[in-house]
Amino acid sequence: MATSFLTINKNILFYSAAFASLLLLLKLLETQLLFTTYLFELYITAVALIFTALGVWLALKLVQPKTVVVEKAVYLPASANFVLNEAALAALGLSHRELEVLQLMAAGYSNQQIAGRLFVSLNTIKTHSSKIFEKMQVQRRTQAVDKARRLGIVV
Amino acid sequence: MATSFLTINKNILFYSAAFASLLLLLKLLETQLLFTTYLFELYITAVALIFTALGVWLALKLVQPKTVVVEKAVYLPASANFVLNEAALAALGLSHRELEVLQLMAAGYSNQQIAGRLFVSLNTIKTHSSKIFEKMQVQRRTQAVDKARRLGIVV
DNA sequence: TTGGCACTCATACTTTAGGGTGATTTTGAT
DNA sequence: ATCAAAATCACCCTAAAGTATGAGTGCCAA
Repeated sequence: MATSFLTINKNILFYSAAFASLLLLLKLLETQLLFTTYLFELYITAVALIFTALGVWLALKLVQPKTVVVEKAVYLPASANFVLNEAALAALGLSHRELEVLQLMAAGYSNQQIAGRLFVSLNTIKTHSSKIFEKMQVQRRTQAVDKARRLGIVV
Repeated sequence: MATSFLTINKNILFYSAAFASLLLLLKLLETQLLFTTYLFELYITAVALIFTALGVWLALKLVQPKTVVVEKAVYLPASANFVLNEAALAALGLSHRELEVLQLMAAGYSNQQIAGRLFVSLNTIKTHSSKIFEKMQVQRRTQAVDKARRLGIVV
């Protein structure tokens, strides 16, 4: 709050200063006959430059900053009983369906069997598994299962 | 390559058109005595608007939206408090080499990678895995890994 | 010394998994 | 109402996994 207000004020001050400098420049130029013939062109150029800068400033200021997800360390409870690690699951961005497929993978089912269990086609399971591997940054289902177990998102 | 060049060309064309329109507007205004007194102000306003737009366009176009999302979950190391179930292992009748292969399978390695690690050929690993599946009475490596985990003969 | 077992490797073949692309439908949130 | 993500499915192709069979070597115990 306070910082943004200060920032805006600083910008206003900057722009005022720039404008004053421009006016001063114009006055100076008016006194010089040599430059009088090019006064109009100079003026336009200055205006163009200044408002280009204004546009840049506007765009950079108004475009909302991108959200940066902070790194987080998630540790499993050292106990034997399983609790789903919601944080890790959320971090991976797996959808509900993808989690289902992953769990069946971990149980040792083939894609064909998973398709049968979930009443969808083999191709659908292939699509799901591809997205799972992509999101988990692995190449094979065994890697995915191993990682999922260590993350605590699968039994 | 080709697309960016085309895009730039399109932008150049757009700006040329805008500029031509502006000149035309000026000519029109010059013919109107009524507007002549405000011609300079109008001109400046137009230039300001156009170059503000240019600034916005520049900023949005040139500033690449690099959103670096650092998402990292720390998971359990492979062996936390694991105790090998000797009895289950003996009951399965797995040989030492077969257990090695099974453990690497559980870690998510491909047959080719396992072969490289154990300095043997891919075919040898295939033979081993076939015998493993036979002894464990499973069909797939994922099933073998799952069963091995539940039996406590693998991390 | 010999038969069984573990380990190795090969060839040939079938099945499953995975990558890439594109499309449609459902659903959820604004 | 509309836009984005999720979920569904298809086709094509390559890679990996798995099956079957046979075979050579070395080791150990009967």
